[in-house]
Amino acid sequence: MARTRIQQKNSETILDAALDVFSASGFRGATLDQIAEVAGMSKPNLLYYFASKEAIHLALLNQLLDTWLDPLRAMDPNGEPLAEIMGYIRKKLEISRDYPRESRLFANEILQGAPHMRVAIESDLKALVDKKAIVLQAWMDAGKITRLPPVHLIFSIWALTQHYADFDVQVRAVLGPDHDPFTEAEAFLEVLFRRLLLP
Amino acid sequence: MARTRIQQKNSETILDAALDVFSASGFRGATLDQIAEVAGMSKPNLLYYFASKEAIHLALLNQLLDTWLDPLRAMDPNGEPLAEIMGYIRKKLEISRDYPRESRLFANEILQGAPHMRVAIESDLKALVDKKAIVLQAWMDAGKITRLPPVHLIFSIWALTQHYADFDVQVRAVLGPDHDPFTEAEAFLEVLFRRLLLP
DNA sequence: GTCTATACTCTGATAGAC
DNA sequence: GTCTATCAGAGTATAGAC
Repeated sequence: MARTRIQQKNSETILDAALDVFSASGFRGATLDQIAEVAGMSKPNLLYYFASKEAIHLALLNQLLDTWLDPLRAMDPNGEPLAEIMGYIRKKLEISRDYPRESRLFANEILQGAPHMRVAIESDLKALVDKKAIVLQAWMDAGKITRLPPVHLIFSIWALTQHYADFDVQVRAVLGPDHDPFTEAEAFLEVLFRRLLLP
Repeated sequence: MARTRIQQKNSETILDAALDVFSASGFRGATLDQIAEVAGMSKPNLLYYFASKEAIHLALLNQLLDTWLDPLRAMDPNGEPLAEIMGYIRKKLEISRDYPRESRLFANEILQGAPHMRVAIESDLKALVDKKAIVLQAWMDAGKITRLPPVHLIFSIWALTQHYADFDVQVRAVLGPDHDPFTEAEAFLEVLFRRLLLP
């Protein structure tokens, strides 16, 4: 799929429009009409590039997982423990800020029981977390950071960073108009995790 | 609506079934057929009790907000600061454990931009958070707990507790079969917030 | 109050001209 | 490759018998 320049470009236009609509309305809530309108194409033309609505959705989910795992992969076992973890948190929060649509697409998928990503989560994601949990455990054993259940520590990073993307509407409503959620979140999470992790 | 015993009971049966389906599939993903099947009623009979699919959804959302705000309301300005906050966290986690469907219904609504609850969030929820933020600020000024942005502290409690309900599938997949997420979460969050808040 | 039958709309997907 | 027209199925809601 997607050979020529034009095809490449059109595929990307469709996927970007689909990301808009799927992330805002979920799979069932999204319609091909909406996606076509956002993409500036006709509905049959969408289906010339992708076999079905589900095929568009799957294409988005597939390219999503790697984006999702990359920052955790980058956490270096040989780096300075606190700096590595704080770097991971900062990168994860940047993703929430710069790619909120991807975050919501992922949240929608998990909320509904991960019908399409279950396998990937049980294999790739679990394997990566297990591997990094061992790194965290080693840092704890060496007295570099506070002793905590490593996997739950990772969960807490996910929960706190993704919250600012997935619950953006609520965050902004509660903070009021004169606040920048992500700037404040960065400072807050810096303090929170530094205080939590420093022995 | 819902006068007699039978009517009362049927309304509740419908709402409980609808909560099952809406929380698992979102508003558009849910169908009256599914709700009717779970409720053990015919589709037209559903519509005898509620004017429309949206009316069922709205009824659920309306009774949801109070359940959602109650634990935060219960945080007592005159109580012992750390005990009050830890009590709030424990109660919020219990709700995630005992009412995961409600948590996911709420998450779905916010994810989609809170089309039905926006007003309530901007008024009731914001007012309550503002009020409790003042209480937290006073505790900080008195040196009882660590000085932190109070509203973000509340966000962090929401994020960490709701994560275990909303991302339950992912949590269980990563932890593996021999773990009880909520028991572990309770211990983890106890340590996390005690460490964070104790001066 | 509850059911069967059905009207009507929306939406995913296809046919076929250009 | 892209469009107009259209089909087929799903799904909300209503009519009307009982």
